[in-house]
Amino acid sequence: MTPFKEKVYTLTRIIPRGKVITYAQLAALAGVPRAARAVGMFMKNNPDMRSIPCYRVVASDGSIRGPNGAQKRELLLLEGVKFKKGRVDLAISQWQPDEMNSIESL
DNA sequence: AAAATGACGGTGT
DNA sequence: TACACCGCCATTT
Repeated sequence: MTPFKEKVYTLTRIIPRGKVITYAQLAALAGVPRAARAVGMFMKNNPDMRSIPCYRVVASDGSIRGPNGAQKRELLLLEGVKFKKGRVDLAISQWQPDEMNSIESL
């Protein structure tokens, strides 16, 4: 486990119910603004869906990626996340971490 | 050490 | 909205 990867997972764990975050946003919060793609890999190799809610991580346009996208969508719907034209309505559901939740407080 | 990978993202058509 | 391109990047091979 590298520090970067750990930060990403830690952040993923604190995403509130009913909210989502984008790969790029996650990368930035973890300290590497342009590593969205790498973050995608971390989610793919997610060791445990139960402890790390990777289904709350979506693409920048609100679309759901990954082979298990159907399941992710389902879980999000259960949490009350709003969808618009087949995508997550980021305007409403995107998580905006405040200072208390920022990486600095980890 | 070097090349390949992929659950990205922005841009242009 | 949908697709094709192409640059990016940490991690894996």
